[in-house]
Amino acid sequence: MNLKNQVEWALHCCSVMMGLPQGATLPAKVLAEFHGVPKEYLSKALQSLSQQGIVIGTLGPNGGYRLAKSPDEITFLDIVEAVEGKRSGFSCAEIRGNNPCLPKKHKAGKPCTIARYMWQADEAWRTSLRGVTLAELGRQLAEDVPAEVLSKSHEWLVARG
Amino acid sequence: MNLKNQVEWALHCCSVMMGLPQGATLPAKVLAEFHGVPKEYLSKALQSLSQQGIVIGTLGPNGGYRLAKSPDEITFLDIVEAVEGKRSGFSCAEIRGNNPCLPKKHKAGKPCTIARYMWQADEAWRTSLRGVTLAELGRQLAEDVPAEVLSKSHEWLVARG
DNA sequence: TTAATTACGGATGAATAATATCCGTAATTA
DNA sequence: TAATTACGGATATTATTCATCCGTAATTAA
Ligand code: SF4
Ligand code: SF4
Repeated sequence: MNLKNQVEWALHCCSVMMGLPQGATLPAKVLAEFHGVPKEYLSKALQSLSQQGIVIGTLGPNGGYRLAKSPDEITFLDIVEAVEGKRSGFSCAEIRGNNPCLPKKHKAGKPCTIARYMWQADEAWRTSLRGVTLAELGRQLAEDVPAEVLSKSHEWLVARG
Repeated sequence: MNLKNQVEWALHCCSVMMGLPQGATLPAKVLAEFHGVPKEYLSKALQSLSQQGIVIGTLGPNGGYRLAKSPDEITFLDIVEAVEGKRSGFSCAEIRGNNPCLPKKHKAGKPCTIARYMWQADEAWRTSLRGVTLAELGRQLAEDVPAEVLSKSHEWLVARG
């Protein structure tokens, strides 16, 4: 029961794209080098973000990625679901159907009680993630990370984008 | 990002053990047959429940499993964590440490901002599961499942325990 | 006492999913 | 025209889940 490591990568990438000047982009190559992760594999995550309309990828020299929306319109849930998918972590194999005492007609009942509670917890997880925007992450990072590290990182990235 | 299928099995097993007469037990073999799942593998889940003090396994003929506590003292979270473990679904590889602009001293900072939000969502999931007891599941099942199916299943199980 | 039954736990194999790389295509820019 | 970049398909590698097998110890009934 582990989220893919691409989730962490995608969140970090969105985080740094947030600090970009209007219209500027960051190529996958630079994002990969900055985070110390394999470029080809990170690209898959970035393409997922692109398909979901969270980032925009532009081709050619000086191309790369930038956020598609304002940071306060992008939630953690958007990013997580883009790379991890929208299926619940609990998948029901309908083993109640194997009950030897079950009459045939019972087949078309509503979803099982157990599954409903599990999906309810899943929804609580999603609700929590939906409550955190990139903008809020930015404010919190400004508190948590030394200003010098932030500005140096910003320079480093802009110089290569 | 999927829970193991043993989670579903364990929840179902606890559910049927709840209806047992005082002191009676159900062997893994019977639980496996009732749910249509492999006995050897289901045993692993039952042993996990046993280790966590949720059920009690007794040896010998007429042995088997029974709940170790009252149904209103057992939550979904207890059962899920017993078979799935207590680690968060989000595991942080500390990729921020690869930032080329990072001074050495920064190493021993507090957990990253991103990870904190992810763990917060994980905690929301656990809180939701912690709020559902076996007793409540039993009441809900009584509403959802036809009385005839419940009583037939009960007979079937007791006859073999 | 003996034989059957049961939980328990270690070892091992099979199937599936996550991780990672490779490469060809199309778009864009200098 | 040549270099750069996103994009997507194919493939290989590794980790995890799923499942089985088997020996041990405890308990019970005959
Ligand atoms: S009873 Fe619920 S959890 Fe179990 S198999 Fe059916 S739907 Fe799934
Ligand atoms: S910043 Fe957070 S999510 Fe990113 S590597 Fe560090 S701890 Fe993990």
